[in-house]
Amino acid sequence: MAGSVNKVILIGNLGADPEIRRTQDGRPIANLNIATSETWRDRNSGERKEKTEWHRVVIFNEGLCKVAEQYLKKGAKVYIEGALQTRKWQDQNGQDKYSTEIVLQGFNSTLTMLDGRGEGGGGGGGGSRGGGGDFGGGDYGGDDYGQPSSPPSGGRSAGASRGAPASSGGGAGSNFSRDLDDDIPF
Amino acid sequence: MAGSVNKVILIGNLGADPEIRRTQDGRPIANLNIATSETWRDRNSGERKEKTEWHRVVIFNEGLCKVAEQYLKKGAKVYIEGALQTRKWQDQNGQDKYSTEIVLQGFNSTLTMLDGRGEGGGGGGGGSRGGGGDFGGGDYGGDDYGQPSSPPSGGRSAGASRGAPASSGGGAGSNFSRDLDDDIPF
Amino acid sequence: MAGSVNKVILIGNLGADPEIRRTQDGRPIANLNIATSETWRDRNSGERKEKTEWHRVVIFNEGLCKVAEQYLKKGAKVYIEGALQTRKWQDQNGQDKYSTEIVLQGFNSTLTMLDGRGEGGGGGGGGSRGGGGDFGGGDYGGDDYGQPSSPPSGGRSAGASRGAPASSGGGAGSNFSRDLDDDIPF
Amino acid sequence: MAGSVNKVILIGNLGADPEIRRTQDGRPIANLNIATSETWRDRNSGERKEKTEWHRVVIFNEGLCKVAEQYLKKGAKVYIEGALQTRKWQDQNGQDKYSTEIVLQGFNSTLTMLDGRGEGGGGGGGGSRGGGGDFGGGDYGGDDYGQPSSPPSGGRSAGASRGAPASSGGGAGSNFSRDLDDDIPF
DNA sequence: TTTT
DNA sequence: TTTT
Repeated sequence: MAGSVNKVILIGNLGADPEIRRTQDGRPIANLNIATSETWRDRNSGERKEKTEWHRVVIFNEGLCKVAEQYLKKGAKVYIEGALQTRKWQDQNGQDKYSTEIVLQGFNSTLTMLDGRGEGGGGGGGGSRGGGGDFGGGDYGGDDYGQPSSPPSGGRSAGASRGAPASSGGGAGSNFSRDLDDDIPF
Repeated sequence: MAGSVNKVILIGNLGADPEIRRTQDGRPIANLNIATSETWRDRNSGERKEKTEWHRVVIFNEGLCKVAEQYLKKGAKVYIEGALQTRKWQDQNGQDKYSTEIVLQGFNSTLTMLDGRGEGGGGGGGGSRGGGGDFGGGDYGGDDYGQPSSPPSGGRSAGASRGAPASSGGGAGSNFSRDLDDDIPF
Repeated sequence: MAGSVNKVILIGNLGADPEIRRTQDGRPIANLNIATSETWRDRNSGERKEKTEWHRVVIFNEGLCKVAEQYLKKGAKVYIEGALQTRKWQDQNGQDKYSTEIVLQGFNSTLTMLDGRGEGGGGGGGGSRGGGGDFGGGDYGGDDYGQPSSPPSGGRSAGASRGAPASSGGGAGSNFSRDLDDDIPF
Repeated sequence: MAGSVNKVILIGNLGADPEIRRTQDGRPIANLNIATSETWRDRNSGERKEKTEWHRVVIFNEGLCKVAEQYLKKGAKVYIEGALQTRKWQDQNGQDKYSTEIVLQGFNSTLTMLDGRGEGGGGGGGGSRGGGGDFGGGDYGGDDYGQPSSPPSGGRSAGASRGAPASSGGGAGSNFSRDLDDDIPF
């Protein structure tokens, strides 16, 4: 309804390399399995406990799919911003099943790498100290509000207001014209 | 793993009155069904489209359960902050099923009413113009920051200190000592 | 740097009507003053306390500026998602001043109206029960992914589930290959 | 007011070691300067641009202060969740000044380290690659609800899934008894 | 002042 | 300055 918000924010690690599929007309879809966990000390026993939660993430955004394909690997730590979606499907026995996924698509979707591993491909050594992937996107198409043309008003210093948060969603027009083929379970 | 975040933020409307159950030892659990929806104009047909997503919310936090029980009704608009959790269960045929829910429990859980309907019980008329429920919680234990006035100091008494960003989660010790009975599926 | 996030989420009320200005080349900029407040009970005195925080919001996104201009009024309750930005300026005495604002611009910016007042101008009557502004965007261009999920059970109450992540950011046509029709309000 | 939300989420790096002060009655207050930055390619020139934003973070939560003191160093990458607060003060010339800060205090405040440097104290070498600090807080006291979900498939990669919503705010009563001395500007 |  |  008017005025609704559906937002998921995760920071976690990939349990496996991303899986990339393509629709019949060539658009990529990436799937990630992301683990988050919490630890706490049991109030009674005093034991340290841990609980891991697994999240299935589906990326329809073309730019973010590329990021996933090129930079993310099993174990990578990522920041994800997407929306919840539950879809219904039938298993081989015709049983109804429901899967809830975090969908990255269109606006307010973000994927940011939080460790340096993906950057060099291999080691993440040396320079990647405390690093993090920078997938500036390019899919932003940001645009200058402010510069070259016209600073909005008085104060705001030059360069004070352009840009985009890393792999912010959106972008490649195609994301939005999904029209997914029937055979794609999503 | 260390450094993980699992957060869901929803603004939506209840599809039905809250369901309240109790554990064997008397702690309440509330279930909400919340609808979020998005509308957009189809790029090809130009038609206005809408898609509604339903979210199952489970509240273990005792204070928030009370809020749900007392103030929330079918149709109420709420702001929810919780965490994703998928649990496995068996249906009557012994088939494995999975349900993904938004859990409000402990810290970083919030439930805030965004319309005034709950306030007067019935109509939401009159004074509730643009209103919103204020469920100060009781569980916050917030307190003066700023003024040197009144130091709450000592320890935070169970449920005795209420506060702020509405029904913020956590607080009343009991929330955290879950030790849920075995027979509670969640 | 790579892997950074700068996000502000507010739900609050406008302290005054939006101020709309224009850059020299005609792009709009809207300023909002939004109040959030928290209430709590003092632990010692038992008094009810309240603290209000005022937030200056600057909207560069053209579509969201229109929303602000057309629908928002003093007192309106909104959901805002933007980024923090501190800018430096000089007052008339040449003194350096700093202002921190929540900037809505580009991706991951959202503005959603949470009450119905703006809709009809006056009463918020009729269908807007518990409503909220629907600035569905049109700039989303989202579109069918999978099939619509259906009400988990009881079914969706009237009015309980229409709307959208509303005026999700973006905007400046080009970013998203919006191709917005002129007659599309957002 | 009823139904308001004031939330800031940052992922960024510390520009300097944390500064820890104490109130007269011994409670700690930590200050962090956190940089977030965004990069983008200029639409006209095609140049790569970057803009860094600095955020002042104030931690009143006692547990999180300890985390800051013990684990955070200049350069550390952190996840922060807090609330905006603007305070007024006078400079030495009696000029009114305003500072907007992100306050971590009470509920819905979180501080999580996202790189491994703090863990070993020094180098962040060896196993902490891609790690993240685990400041489980102890103040969570959450606990077993249901059974742990298990890896959806391939299984969880080593190191990929340990951790916690970490130092979630709240908890230790003392956090809330601020009682700030007069001479503390905040 | 960080980080890339 | 809002809202309750």
